[in-house]
Amino acid sequence: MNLRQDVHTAGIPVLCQACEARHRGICGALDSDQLVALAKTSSKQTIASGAELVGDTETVEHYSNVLAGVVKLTKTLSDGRQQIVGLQFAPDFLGRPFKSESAVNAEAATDVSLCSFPKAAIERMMKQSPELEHRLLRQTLKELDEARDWMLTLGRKTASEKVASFLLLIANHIDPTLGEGEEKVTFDLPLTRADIADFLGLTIETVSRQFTKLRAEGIISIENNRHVTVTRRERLEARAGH
Amino acid sequence: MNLRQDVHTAGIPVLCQACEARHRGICGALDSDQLVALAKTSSKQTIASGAELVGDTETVEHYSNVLAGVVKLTKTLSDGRQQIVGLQFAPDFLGRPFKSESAVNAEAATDVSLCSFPKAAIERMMKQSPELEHRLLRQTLKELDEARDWMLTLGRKTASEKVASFLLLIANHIDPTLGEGEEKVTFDLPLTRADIADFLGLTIETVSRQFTKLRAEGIISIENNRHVTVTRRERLEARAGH
DNA sequence: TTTGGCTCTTGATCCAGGTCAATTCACGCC
DNA sequence: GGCGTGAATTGACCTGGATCAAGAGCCAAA
Repeated sequence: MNLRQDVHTAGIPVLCQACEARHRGICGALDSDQLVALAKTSSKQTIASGAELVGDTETVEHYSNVLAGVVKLTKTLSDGRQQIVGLQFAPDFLGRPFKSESAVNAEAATDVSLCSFPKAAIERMMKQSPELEHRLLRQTLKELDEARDWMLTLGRKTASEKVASFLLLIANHIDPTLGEGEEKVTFDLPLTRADIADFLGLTIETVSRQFTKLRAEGIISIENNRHVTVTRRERLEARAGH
Repeated sequence: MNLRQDVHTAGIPVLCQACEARHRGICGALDSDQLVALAKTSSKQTIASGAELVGDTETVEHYSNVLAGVVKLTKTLSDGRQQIVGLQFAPDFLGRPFKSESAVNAEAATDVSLCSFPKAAIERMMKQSPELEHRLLRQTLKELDEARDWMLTLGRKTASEKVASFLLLIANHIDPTLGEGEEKVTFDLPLTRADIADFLGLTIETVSRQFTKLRAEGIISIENNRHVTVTRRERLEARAGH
């Protein structure tokens, strides 16, 4: 078990039987009896990059915890223009309570490992356990904060600021512990250029040009199109526009 | 009591003593004993258009229900670029649970009437009453859905589509009952051109030009800069980009 | 009634980022 | 190795919306 997992499992008293692994998210709110009951109807699954998890108007009949990988939530206009409206990292929750239809598409951006439960089971437990609803509220508030942060980026930042903000967002999500201190950060981009463009409200060409510019200025370097090293973190932060 | 109020008070069994008026929002989750207790420390207040309700990093020490008017939630970059990240209409809730600092500025867009409670009192009741937390979760999910809808608009729509989407959003909020049926809708804009620009990620000039274009095409008419009549609703909807 | 200070509109110009069109690169697969 | 395919880069050009600069409408105070 590596450091990353330690962070995510801190303070979780019981094992989720279904996932055969400790994790946070909603399971943390349940007692062992509930977890055993849940395990009977839930399952750990692995989804290949690119696979669609939840269709736009499709009926959602289960909730999931993201155990590993990145899931993108997208919205699409009738003519095909697309916008990513959320990225779910482990140990985020996937699913829209109190609504059978999802307003968004969910798609695996990388290979994803999920622990999913039937909707009905979770909703039954939600009635019994206020702690479960409390966790959902906290997760939803976190997502709302993130969405609002991103609205400022979408509406008011330049392409250059958008790309810098995106790189910092990914860096922070990949490992939130490597905070202010270190100058260099290295990580793999979980998204293609097309995905990044859809996230930032730009075109792939503009994203590519901004990467080129950052490379030329010695702020980042990229290997094999995915592996990014931020060499001048403070300059990237300055560019992101505080 | 007009139709509008009926919609908002449907199914509310008890009076909120503080507001001296029935309303939904969080009060609906409380029993009469709790409402009486709450009334001792809470108050109805009227805020003039333009007044700041909550500062960016200011400590929030009370929650509020919006009884009338519109509150805008904004985020600002260090150089002054601003984005409206949410609009709160009656009977929305105002305040960020589980965090003493707000990530956004809240400002009265119109004259606003509020019913506010001390943070501590609400949080005490939240521990006792799961129903209260349930209402907060529903409101937060609603705001998240709205934020994500708006991200698609900010990231991917043209100026023309943005303005059309905005007008429809206001029309629907001012009176959600006048749904699909009617061709004409009339309402007062609760926002100035500058506010609309900050909401749409545009400049005031672009917003103004789009209004002019809509007027020229006979889709809307505007009196006194605020009073809008949508004369060709279906054409506005087509322009909003589904 | 005039004056001052708003907000809104309109026009003229500019440029960031979109569009279109080639390459070039990464990574299988034979 | 050579080849095919989809992803990424790069270049040339264009345009939607920003910017800059006047006006016009509105209202409140003198």
